Amino acid sequence: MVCASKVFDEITERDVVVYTSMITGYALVGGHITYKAFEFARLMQKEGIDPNRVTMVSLLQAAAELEALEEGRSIHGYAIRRGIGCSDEVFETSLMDMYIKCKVPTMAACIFGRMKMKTIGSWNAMITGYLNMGQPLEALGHFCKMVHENVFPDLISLANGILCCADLKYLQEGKTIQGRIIRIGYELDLIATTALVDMYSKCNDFTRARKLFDVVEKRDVILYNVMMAGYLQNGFATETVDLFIEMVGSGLKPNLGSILNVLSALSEMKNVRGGRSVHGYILKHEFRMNTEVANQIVYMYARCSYIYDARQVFNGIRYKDLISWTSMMMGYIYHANPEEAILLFRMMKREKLDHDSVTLISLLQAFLKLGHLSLAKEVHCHSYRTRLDHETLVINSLITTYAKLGNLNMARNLLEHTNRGCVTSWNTMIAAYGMHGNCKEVLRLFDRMRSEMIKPDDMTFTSILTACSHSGMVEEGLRVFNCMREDYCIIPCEAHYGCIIDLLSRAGRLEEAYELLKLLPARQSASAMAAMLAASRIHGNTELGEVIGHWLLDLEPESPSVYNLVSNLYAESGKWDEAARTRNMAKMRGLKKAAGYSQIELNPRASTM
DNA sequence: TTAGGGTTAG
Repeated sequence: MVCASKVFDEITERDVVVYTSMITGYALVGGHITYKAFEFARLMQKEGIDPNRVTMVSLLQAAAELEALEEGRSIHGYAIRRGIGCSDEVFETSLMDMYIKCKVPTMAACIFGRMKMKTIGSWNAMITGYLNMGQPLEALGHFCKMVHENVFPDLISLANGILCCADLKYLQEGKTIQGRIIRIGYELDLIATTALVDMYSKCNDFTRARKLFDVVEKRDVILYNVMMAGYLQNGFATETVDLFIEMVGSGLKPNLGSILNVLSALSEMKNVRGGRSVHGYILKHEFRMNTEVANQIVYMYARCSYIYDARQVFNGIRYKDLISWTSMMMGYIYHANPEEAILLFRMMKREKLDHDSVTLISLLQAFLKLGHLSLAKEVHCHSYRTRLDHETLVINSLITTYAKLGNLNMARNLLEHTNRGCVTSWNTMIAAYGMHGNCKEVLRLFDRMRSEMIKPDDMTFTSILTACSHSGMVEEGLRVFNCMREDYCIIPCEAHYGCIIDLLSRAGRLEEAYELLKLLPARQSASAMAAMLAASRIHGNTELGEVIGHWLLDLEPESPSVYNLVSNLYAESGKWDEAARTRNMAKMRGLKKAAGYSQIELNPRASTM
């Protein structure tokens, strides 16, 4: 645009085409600089040159880019007064797009409704408009209406349809649209492929997403970002980072999305070294450190237990948003400083920032850690006032908080009267009864679930099996374990096997537990091994205990509790030298078991809300 | 010289 400006300055007699070229240029550039398009329009007006429809379309595009509603409205008004753009589908589509980007969908819908010739472009503008406003159902509705009216779709509209399905997690419908692309014979371009990769990863068909990604020869940053997000959603943090490294290695410059993805993955992995490198990369490459990026860095440091660094970055954020405050609060809660989290909440309120359900849940966790039942009740009342009391996450968090603070009746009331249709709330209540050792109530609740036709998921079974093993209800536990596969087609995972191994070994059925243990992959059975080791000691089976102890020491050489368990086993059987040797090994490695503590509510501070 | 398509946190 610099060269274009120079040429423009050299022209002495400027006409509408010259001005329009400059305006179009700035409208296409995007970003903040787009405002220059309006400067040229004013200059043009001063010289007494009238804009034509091309000028108007470009100005509308600039207004859309800058989300400048007032400018957009005045262009609309001018067009009506001068009779420009009537029955012109390109102009009307630009007008619709401007209203959509300025978040006035009603005006856009009104213009769209009155359009005599609805072109494929105008349909697409409406569909993407709703998608960008976070209304995928409305967007899909328009897509279906378009198909119903026999408008022949182009690749853009089909890709839009796929994006609707991605946001709604409608796998079957997405596949149907993909089938239509194949039937028509469109060749997938980069953007349509990206939409498909996004749809498949959001619908948990990760293998298919990766296959599509692999066949693309010339990938761009967005395709990489979508694939990285797919890895993240499917729990593959290491692979996300590998893909980021591959992308940078291939010469592509990461953008905001890539940075957010890789930081999120490093937080999952608690990899502070990697996190610091990315932080350094951002500073070194003068990447714009906006609130979004800073929030993710705060979260990364907090997850990696580097709370001081997290606070430093947090303090440096100029425009802190809700996520900045919540991330920092969560950091303090993870790291045993709930008081500071509550203090931050108060500071946030002083800044007149409104909280949402996630902030409220964090606050509940802080009160839970401090054992403040009365303040937790206050949060509950507040959730009524702010209408957050119907959100599943809030309800489940309240159920857990009440249960952990000893008020099981309140917890049960919440389940019965607010969220009876939601499996996660049942799971929370089942886990709560399990926590209190009330296995009979756990099993009764499971029966109720069946009679109310609530389909249990894998978490339901983990909680039930844990409760059974802690209460010694072996037969019941085995019965539930067997019905998982038979009645609900849920294949038991490591967690379930771990529970059953724990259940059997606590009951002294060590041989059966050992047989099951051998079925598990070593890496994922550490907790089951620890349970068996403890049980071997209690039931006096030192021989088996020693075998498992050695496996466990190989598997988790940095865990102080493993050394404790093994040394206690030796001590119990009179092998004092071995016991001392094991303790020494832990000492040499500088491992020390953290002391446990309990807390009771004494004098909660004054109201926080 | 003119319109419509892909990723994004707690």
